[in-house]
Amino acid sequence: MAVGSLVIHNISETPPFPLDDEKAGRVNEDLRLHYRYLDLRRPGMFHALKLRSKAAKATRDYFDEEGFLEIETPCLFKSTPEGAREFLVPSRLNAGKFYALAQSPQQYKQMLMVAGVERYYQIARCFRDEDLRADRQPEFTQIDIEASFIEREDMYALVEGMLARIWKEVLDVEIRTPFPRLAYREAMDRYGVDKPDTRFGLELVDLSGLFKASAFKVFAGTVSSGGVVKALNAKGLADATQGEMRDLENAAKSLGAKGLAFIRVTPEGEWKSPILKFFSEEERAELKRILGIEPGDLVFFAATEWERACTILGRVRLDSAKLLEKRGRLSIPQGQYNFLWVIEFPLMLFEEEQGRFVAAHHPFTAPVPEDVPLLDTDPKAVRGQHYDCVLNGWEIAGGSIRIHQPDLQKRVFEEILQIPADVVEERFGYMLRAFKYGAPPHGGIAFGFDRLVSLLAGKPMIRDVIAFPKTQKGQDLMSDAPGSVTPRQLRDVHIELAGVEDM
RNA sequence: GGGGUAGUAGCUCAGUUGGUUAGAGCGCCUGCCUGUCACGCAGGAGGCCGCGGGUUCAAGUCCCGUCUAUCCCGCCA
Repeated sequence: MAVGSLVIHNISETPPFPLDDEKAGRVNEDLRLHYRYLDLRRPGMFHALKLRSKAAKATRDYFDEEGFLEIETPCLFKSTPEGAREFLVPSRLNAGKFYALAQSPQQYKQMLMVAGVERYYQIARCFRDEDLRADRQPEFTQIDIEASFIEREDMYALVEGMLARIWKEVLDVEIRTPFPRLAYREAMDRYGVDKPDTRFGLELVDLSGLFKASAFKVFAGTVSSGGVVKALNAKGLADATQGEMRDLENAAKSLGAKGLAFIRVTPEGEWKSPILKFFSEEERAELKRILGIEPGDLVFFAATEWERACTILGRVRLDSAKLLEKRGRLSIPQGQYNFLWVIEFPLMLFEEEQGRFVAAHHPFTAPVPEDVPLLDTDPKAVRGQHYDCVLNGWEIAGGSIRIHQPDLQKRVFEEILQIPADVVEERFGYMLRAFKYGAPPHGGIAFGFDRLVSLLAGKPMIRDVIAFPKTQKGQDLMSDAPGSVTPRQLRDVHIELAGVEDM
């Protein structure tokens, strides 16, 4: 090779941190976010952007071939009474009025169904003004899907096809369809969460029957007052350190446990436990049989209301798995993708604080037809036509068949959810009207695209698959957003700041 | 709103029971060498120890407050 001429287009200053993947991966993230344009030069970050682009293209190709239309819906929407806290946008042209940034295109896409679109999808930006987490951003992206004349089975097949297509094109991995299905009740019973990671066992076991009449009052009393006794055998974790046990107990307590009872089985097979003295010989034998207890095991108990007991042990199960992985006694292979559907969710949950029912998914979810009569008599027992798609312990999508009958929707708003009629009219009047014009039965689902890509990329944080993510306080460190505005701008939008310093 | 972790050189970190001029690796600068490629050699610059108080003869180190980032709980129909 011979150089004919050399042009220096620009001279670079020394970058503030190394740009090779190995070193930069350990650099403070706030520094990387300040210089995001440099961070994105790293091969690993560029790879993630490319992967994201490929996933989006595979999605579009798939839905295009399936006859779906990609339709954009407004980001500037109106505030809705239930659901996530919204970002408010003051209206200059309408003094004192506000838009809300759409939490999702939910209501628009249902209107598209009424409009006869029949097959809609969109890779949509959504906004929620809630506190952030490693897997949450204030603005995030959904693959949003809705179709008319569709039932749950159609939706499962459609979505499985989409995921198979994405996995094939992005990773060249064949995933097995159809996905297994798990009822919400069973997911909670066996795994203690509604988004189980089924790549490993350590399943929860119900011992309520065994301890119903036990001499151990704590367990027997819980069962007789309607609670449950559940246990989890963390196989091979008997050598958990004091610190690890304390962490597990604290995790359990944070979920409402009073403590975390356990039995530690020494390598010699001796059972050690503060509660062992309360168990009869028969109970010990049954425990050993049911839980398959062997030397080296560590068994945890939770005795309280069903849901809480499940949740507590569900958390202990995940934490135990991590500890076992650390010891090399449990291995979760990279590249294993356990997709599954969680179905048969309750339609309503009773919200103690508000003293009323709230929608488990959202108020547009249709009840299972045969459960409709229960709406009046026993709302808690009504199952919704709701489905979640779960991958390796992550809820990657959720959706439902919707209510399309105006009278039923009105009933759910006013009678079940106890939203005042005038509020219903103000917020949802247009929907109820729309449904009166021959709304087709319809349903849909929405995927968290950022999470999906992070799982494809094998990255633990969605910030790593978003070009310009925000910090936990919702700031963009590169551009320094949000920032202050001039008094003139505030006047334009009819806003006065109260009690805010440093303007 | 609550709890945990972290903050020392451009970056990653060390810094003992509080004790003299705060160190290392990488990077940077200068020179030398060079078919090099995690080059090598010699030399050098670079520090409000996050910020503000306090204790003390003496604080990077102890105490209080605060800021920032992050993880979690609440929250996320």
